[in-house]
Amino acid sequence: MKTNSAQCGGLPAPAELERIAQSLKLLAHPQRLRIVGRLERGGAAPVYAIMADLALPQGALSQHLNHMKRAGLVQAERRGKEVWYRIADRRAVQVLHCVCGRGGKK
Amino acid sequence: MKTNSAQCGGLPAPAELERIAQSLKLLAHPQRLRIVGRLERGGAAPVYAIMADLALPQGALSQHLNHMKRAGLVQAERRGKEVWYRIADRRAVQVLHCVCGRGGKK
DNA sequence: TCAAAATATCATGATATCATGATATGTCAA
DNA sequence: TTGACATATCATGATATCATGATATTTTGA
Repeated sequence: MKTNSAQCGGLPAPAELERIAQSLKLLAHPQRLRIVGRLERGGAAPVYAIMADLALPQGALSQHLNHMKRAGLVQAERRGKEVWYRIADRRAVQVLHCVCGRGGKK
Repeated sequence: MKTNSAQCGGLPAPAELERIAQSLKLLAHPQRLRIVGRLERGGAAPVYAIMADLALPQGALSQHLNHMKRAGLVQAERRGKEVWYRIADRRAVQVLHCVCGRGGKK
């Protein structure tokens, strides 16, 4: 039995809650939401494709992806000169959906 | 027909996306997540009750609530000396659930 | 080995967020 | 009208995030 249920009222323990908030913070950014949308809809993609689709500056995009990778939201795989990114944590997509309309039960 | 579908790939228009990201940013904070959890589980409550349950300093709690109110996540109603808060946007709860475990379809 | 393509990292200044303690406001009862 | 209770607001310094432009790294083909 988790003894922290009383203190946290059914929510995860403080340390975990901190991690969750951190991931959520990464999603709380317009461009990063668009990146998640792009990766969901088009599947995995190399950076230059995302860059073209979303019209983001290369350095900025790379940093966004890096942050999301560190948090485990996306996953990277090198293929030759390219690096392909994909969604690694479904919760990213779920949050996007329930916050952008479809996905809410009302 | 929304002509921004092409540019935004099914996501809301930039201005709206900005607002959504802003709301998400408010949820991306451990104490505010706990506040949402408290209001969900216990229903509406006066500030002093939330303060006691979550052991948050009065000023800080008041500011958290104020920010969330401005964003439309919660709603306030004065009853005598007290001000009762309640969830105003179900998406807050949905995000909490899908990010904290229960609520995701896997 | 060199050049170019694709991506990553760094440095920096601007802005936003945070926690804290102090003070102000509003409401009710005496 | 005064006092106390409940809540809100303010001021401030510390820290985090952001966008930008410059530079570095990795990989492949010539």
